[in-house]
Amino acid sequence: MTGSLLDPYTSLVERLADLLSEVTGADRLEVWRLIQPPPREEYGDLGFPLMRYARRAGVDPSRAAESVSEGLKTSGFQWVSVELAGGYLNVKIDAGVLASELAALYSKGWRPRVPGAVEPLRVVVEHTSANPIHPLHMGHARNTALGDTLARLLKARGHVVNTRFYVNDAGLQVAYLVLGLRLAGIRDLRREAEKLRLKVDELAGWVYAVTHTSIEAVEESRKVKAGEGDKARLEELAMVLAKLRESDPGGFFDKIFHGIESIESPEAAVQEIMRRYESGEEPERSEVRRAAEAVLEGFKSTLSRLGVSFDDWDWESDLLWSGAVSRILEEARRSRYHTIYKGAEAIDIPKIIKELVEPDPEARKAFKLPRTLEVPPMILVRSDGTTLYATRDVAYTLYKFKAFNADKVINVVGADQRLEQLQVRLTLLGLGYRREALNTIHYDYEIVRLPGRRMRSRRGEAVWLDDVLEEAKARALEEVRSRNPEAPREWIEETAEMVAVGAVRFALVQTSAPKPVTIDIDRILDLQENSGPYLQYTHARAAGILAKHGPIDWQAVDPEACKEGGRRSLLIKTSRLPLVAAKAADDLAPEDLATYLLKLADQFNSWYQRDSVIHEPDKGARECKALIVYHFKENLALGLNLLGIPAPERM
RNA sequence: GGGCCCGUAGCCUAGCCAGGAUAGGGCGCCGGCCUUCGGAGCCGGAGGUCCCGGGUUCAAAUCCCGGCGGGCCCGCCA
Repeated sequence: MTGSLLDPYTSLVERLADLLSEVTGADRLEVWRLIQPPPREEYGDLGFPLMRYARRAGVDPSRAAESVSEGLKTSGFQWVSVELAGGYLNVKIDAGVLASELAALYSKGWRPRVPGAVEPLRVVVEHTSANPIHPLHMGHARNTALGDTLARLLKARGHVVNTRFYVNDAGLQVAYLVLGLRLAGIRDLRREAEKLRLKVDELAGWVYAVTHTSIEAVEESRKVKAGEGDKARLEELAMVLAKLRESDPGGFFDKIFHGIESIESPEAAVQEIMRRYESGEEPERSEVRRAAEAVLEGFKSTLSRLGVSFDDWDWESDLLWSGAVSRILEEARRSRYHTIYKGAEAIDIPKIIKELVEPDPEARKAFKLPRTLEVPPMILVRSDGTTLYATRDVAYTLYKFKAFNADKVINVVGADQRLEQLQVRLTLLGLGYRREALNTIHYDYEIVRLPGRRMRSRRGEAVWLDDVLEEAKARALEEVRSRNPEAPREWIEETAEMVAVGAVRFALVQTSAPKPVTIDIDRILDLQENSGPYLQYTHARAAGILAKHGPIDWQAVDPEACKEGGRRSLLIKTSRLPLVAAKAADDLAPEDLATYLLKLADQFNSWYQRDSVIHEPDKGARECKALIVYHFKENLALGLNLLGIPAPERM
């Protein structure tokens, strides 16, 4: 079963963690995380701050080092040496042995893999969850790229992962779309889009923007006539409408706009659609569903380009119709934290904090509450009795735990929804769902901005993901074609698509999640260093070298030749990938993997330039170099796959 | 007003959680490398008050306190 074997480097680190944990009595995971390459290569290949831990455990550091050294020897790691220096336990690897062992593995068709977590969990990752009213924009794309990469990392780490998309069909937004479709006379969104040769979500987005903006404009203009409106705002809206009218795909604009003008209270009409939908009345029930489903079709086609799919699609309305939301409401009413706030039914969050979080160290840690933050009560229902988003989210979070029998639920949601997410988790705690509350993670990331302004998709002001992908593909196409003039059309097309996906996905995960990101299309589409295509190119280059070299004679790899500085360094650096990925999974930090891959590719590129593989006259050395290239390519491919980036053999 | 996040060369970014040696990359700029495995590359150069001020420490980009700047949140919106 070579498929489940770890590479020797990763096994070494795992064994080292066992031994260090035994010797110091420290937590194995904590120890494992701290085993890292020292700042300088001459110190060794791996280091651990043993002094700190030995002292804490009351053990003599040099004795501890000795016992670790013996432990390694007896478990088959005779090829490493251990020394204590500057408070650190440093480990030096015999690169020759590492190379031989890798050659033996690869000769049997083995492939690198991420070491499994000690405790595999069942994890739900909910991400993207865009309103089904317009195409996915670059804001959603960051969510998608982060969420999908997290799911891939967690899976690779041995967790059982379930990805879910939450369809927000019980909000006013879809009602706007439905009203617009009615006025435009569009019965079947999908067929209409087909007829107009538009993507279905694109057509929906236009209708939605026109409807929403028209309503705003009509309401504002009525106010102005009554002498209390904002004229500047009205003018701005008129300009937006003029632009939308220009992009009218099929003579719908006037129908929608005048239709809205003729309605006494358009906002009330929208609310009425929603009210009827929530209570499951026809025709709204099928109208809303059909519209939302059509838009989701559009999402799916965009997402599949990015290699993203979902295990489950959850409809907010199903939570209402199944009674899950009313059950939560009942529980809330029976709870001792039920209260009245501003005249509405609410959950007394401050009381939950005081009674359930502050005395509970585990909860305090999980919630990381600021010292003086006063989280307001969470209102459960409107005075008209309908539920609010947050209430439904409480029901949904519980549903996710139940539906997948999950140990952990990760919600990839923008940082702007921090307070709401906190309220939801605290409400769960208050209702007695402590395990769920403590194991719900709000994976927050800073939202994407356009240069100088926020995206306002309700006005049609957003950068659509489809457009960015198309533009990326167009640029890649030009590049690929000029490099491969003789290649078949189809191949060029496929390759350009891979490059486009690589460019977009990499750009969206390389910056750490809490940093705000401003969309700069030119930067995303930059195919040079520090980019997805750079990694892909490096992969293709390694593949090219191997193709030219031909099959590797694994037995002929000369271990001594692998000890030469540049080769040794690359061999060992490459071997880190599985551990870097494992750590990125544990830390929920895809950007760490992205950063590592860039550095690794840099090192490969500068090495291969100096140390020719194919022109190496010595057979043993040549096969050693081929092994290094192969090792590099396999690991890079694994890393790219975890980021959802295709790894082309040629480009 | 309160809270959270961010602040590292002209621009973008790593390092910060677990303090330690010349703060790594990239874009752009300047100069080299196509008879040598793929130039989406390689080699070299210029460019830095790590936002500011205190504090802790033998040692601070990193930890603590106080500011400043930007963003977000504090809805019977989602």
